[in-house]
Amino acid sequence: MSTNIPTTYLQEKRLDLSQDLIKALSIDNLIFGLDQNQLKILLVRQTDPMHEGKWALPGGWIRYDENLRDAAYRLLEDLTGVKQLYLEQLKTFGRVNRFPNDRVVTVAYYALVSAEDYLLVAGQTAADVSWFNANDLPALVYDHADIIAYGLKFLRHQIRHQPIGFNLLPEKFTLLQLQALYEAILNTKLDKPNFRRKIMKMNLLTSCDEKQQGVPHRAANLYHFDPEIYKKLSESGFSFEI
Amino acid sequence: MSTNIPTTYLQEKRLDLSQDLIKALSIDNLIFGLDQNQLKILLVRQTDPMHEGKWALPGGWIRYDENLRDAAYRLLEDLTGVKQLYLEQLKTFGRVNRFPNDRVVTVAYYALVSAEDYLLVAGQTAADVSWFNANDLPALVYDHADIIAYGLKFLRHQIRHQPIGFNLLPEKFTLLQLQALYEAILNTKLDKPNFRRKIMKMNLLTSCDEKQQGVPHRAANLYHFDPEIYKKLSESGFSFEI
DNA sequence: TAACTTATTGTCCATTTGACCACAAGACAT
DNA sequence: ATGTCTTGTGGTCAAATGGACAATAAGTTA
Repeated sequence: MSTNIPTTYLQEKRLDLSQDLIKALSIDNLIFGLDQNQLKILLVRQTDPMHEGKWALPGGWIRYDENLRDAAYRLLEDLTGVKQLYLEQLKTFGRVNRFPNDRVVTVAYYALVSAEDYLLVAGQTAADVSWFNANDLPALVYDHADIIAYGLKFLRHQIRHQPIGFNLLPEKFTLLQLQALYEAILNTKLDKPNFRRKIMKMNLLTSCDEKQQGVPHRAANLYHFDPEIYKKLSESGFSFEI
Repeated sequence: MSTNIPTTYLQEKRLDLSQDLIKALSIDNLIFGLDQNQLKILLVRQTDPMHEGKWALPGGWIRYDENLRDAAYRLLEDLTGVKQLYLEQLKTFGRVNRFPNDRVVTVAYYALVSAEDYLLVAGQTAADVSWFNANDLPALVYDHADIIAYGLKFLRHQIRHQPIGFNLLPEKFTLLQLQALYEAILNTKLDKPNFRRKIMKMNLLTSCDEKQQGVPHRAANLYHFDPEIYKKLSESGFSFEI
């Protein structure tokens, strides 16, 4: 077995090197965001001269005493400053030659974050980090383009079958924001009154009894998604569908 | 890093030890079968005295030059004789202490196989291998009970949203067989004429222009699932739902 | 031939969906 | 104030769908 693993894989320098790392196994985070109804992906720039100018999903090595999701949270925060989000496992990518000079399998995690979190990113960044439009991505290292392609396909499916779209919006949102989100991700046009009815009939949203602020037209009511209600409903056989 | 990995993890002895193995990473296969409308899971008996009497999902170590799915196929066939099925990745399990004495992350694959394949298993088995009723499982090693629990939850969801149930049936099947499958897995009772209509309207099945044989009543027409049709339909926005 | 089992078709009605209309509520310009 | 613009919100209506259930068809067995 060759052991010349590139020592600059992402921000490895930032890790505590006194700890053992599983060099056969890495984490990569695919973070989706929504900005102006455009689906974005969070990337960090590679510092490795071998990959000059290329970008990568924020990821790195897992520690021996660290659960996978914990590693994902740690790496994401270290690299981008993004925290307090819910990471879910996407898929594990292990094609034999996906990584140069050595066999590395990576576990990809994904999350959807709201526009409000954008601010956090710019502030605490440690590497060169940026949001990219999901259908206008820069050159990427390794098989990260494959991971993103898979993640996009997965997202478009999931968003129709699970109430995860809410995570891309602020805590309180209007029905039109929600509709625009679906239109953006599914690349369709939906009827406003019908969409409204469909969502409301699910009883997943509770009214904040508050209006939108600062809009140059009639202010819409704000709602928020209640995961507890969804939990109860899905236990009794309810199935989310858009 | 400790290196005293148990040398008897499943059928390691059967592997070609001249090849490097990634000892931090393993594969486990969760194979679902259907027998008399009962959902079954394929398990192998542990030979390791440490786990005497316990059963395990058929799995083992990945080779350095082997893609994940290829490893899954190889291990499954070596341990159980089962081959020619479609393995799909389920999830990766990596809890820190899931494996004794060392950190081992496992990539779980799953497949659904038809009753007809049962015969293959008994014949070519190399270890003690058997089908177990999904809700009456023996003691299992490591976190395999967790993997199965996750897989069952996943299966019950998937079967409603993807046309994968067909894989649990023989190539040619009747509509009542399909209905019984859904009733067994989802634990519900469905209306025969309505179920029939719903399935047929999807246009996923093509008639074999053949009748059931040897039944003590009117023979039903046989159908088979056409993955090509499904592929076309889903490209044009069709979404499978039961 | 009758009795029985499952297959298959048909019918009715409540609910849902999709297309579209109309009005309400506020912001803004005049 | 008045009108106009934009988005929010509530309706209508026909078509499609889904669930309950009756009825008939096609075989097997006694």
